[in-house]
Amino acid sequence: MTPGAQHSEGPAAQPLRSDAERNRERIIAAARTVFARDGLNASMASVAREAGVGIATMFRRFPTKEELVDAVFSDRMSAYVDVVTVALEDPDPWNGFVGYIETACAMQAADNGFADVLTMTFPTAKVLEERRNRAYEAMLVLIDRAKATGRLREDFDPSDLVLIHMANAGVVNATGDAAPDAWRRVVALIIQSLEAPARGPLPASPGHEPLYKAMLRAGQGTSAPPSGKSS
Amino acid sequence: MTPGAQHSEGPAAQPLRSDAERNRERIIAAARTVFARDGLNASMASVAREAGVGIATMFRRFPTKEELVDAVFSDRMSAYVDVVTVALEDPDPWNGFVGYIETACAMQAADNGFADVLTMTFPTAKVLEERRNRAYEAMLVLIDRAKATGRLREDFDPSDLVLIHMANAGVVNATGDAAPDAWRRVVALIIQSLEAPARGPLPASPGHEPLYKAMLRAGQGTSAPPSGKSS
DNA sequence: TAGCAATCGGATTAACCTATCCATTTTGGG
DNA sequence: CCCAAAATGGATAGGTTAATCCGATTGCTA
Repeated sequence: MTPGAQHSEGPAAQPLRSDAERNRERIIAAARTVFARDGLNASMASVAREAGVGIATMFRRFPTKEELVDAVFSDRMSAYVDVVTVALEDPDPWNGFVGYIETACAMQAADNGFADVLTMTFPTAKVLEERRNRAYEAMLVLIDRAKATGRLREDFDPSDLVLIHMANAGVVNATGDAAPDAWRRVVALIIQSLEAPARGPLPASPGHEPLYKAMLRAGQGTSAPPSGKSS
Repeated sequence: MTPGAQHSEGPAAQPLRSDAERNRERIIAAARTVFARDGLNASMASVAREAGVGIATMFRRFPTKEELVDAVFSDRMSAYVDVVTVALEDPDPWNGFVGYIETACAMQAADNGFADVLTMTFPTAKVLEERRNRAYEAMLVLIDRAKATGRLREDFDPSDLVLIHMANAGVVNATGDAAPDAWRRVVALIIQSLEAPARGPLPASPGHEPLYKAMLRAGQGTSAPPSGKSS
């Protein structure tokens, strides 16, 4: 980071004072660690503690959890985009497709926070969502190419990737350290059934909008504790 | 329920007074509703509120959340045992096996609490765990029969069923009301790859003990809020 | 180097959770 | 029908969380 760098905000919203910038970096680094270990449910306070800054500093720099999530995971999402890009360069589209799923799921297994990010959406996290969309566009191509070779079943739907990430998150969250590689077996099972020819029909895909709603709902809960649960 | 029935406690631990017994039933009914909607993370207080009883009544009758979980889900687990039993009676073992998975996953989708129960274990919930074990024994037979016909892949492991439930729980939790049938598609994918001949090898199964540890860990968290997370 | 604005961080508020205490009410046997 | 034992439920303790306030400190500029 060059001094005075503007960490991608719009029109130079005033450079931070040196100590503020230093703390900002510390917070992001701490959040990276804490989110990776505890998932997005980790408290803001625990991040502040890990960073060695006061709670107020935490909230002054990142008024909402979503802003922190954006700052922490936008570059991880960048890596995610790279994974798709690399997959697109594979001369064998099916290989690329399979490799992408395995790598992406491995990223989930390695970072509980990122596992959550892939199954939630945060409308106000601009950078993060912009990169997610970029990845999505690339994935559409990846899927088409894999279908064109005839190795990927025809009824595969882009939103199935989200479902796969949700399933994987379920395994990763439930097993944790106790069985750190269990997810590989489930993902392998799923991949094998993605290969053409299909062994049978599938129930209809839920479609984009319902899944988006689901991801939105999940994301909402990240910042706001129980609200209308009992009413 | 016959009057004076001893709800399966060991040596008749003294019959409850009529009002106490009435409240006990109310609490269980309320918990059934609340857990189904909110999962096992629902608070004891919210159950008490739903039941229309005081918090103290709640805790006097069920001193720990595990005891409440035991009371609420032992009959649902009974239904689960029945599902396996019915599956065993199917003349076509593969049909029975597939039907069992679909039905069991449907039970998860219909009850967020039960979805949690199938991926966690609660050592002190005696009745519940006893029935879980009974179901497990029956499942071993179900699996062997399905393998014997050659329709179920040879490398399928009993603990894979737990993994499937974890994956399904991930989908169910993430989608919720927004896409209530999304799980069907994922489960269908998994089932299709379980059919022999296998399309490829699978990573080694995590094995029973690690998975049990994972389920234990998950179950612990149900009653006790964050403890040593940040220290 | 002086001083003001920016920044800091602990105390605080307000909500929620599990769990316990105890004054009051209810039940049911004699 | 009476009263002791059983059961009740609100108040409360002690824990967590998100979020805000404000006196003390620090950086930077002139």
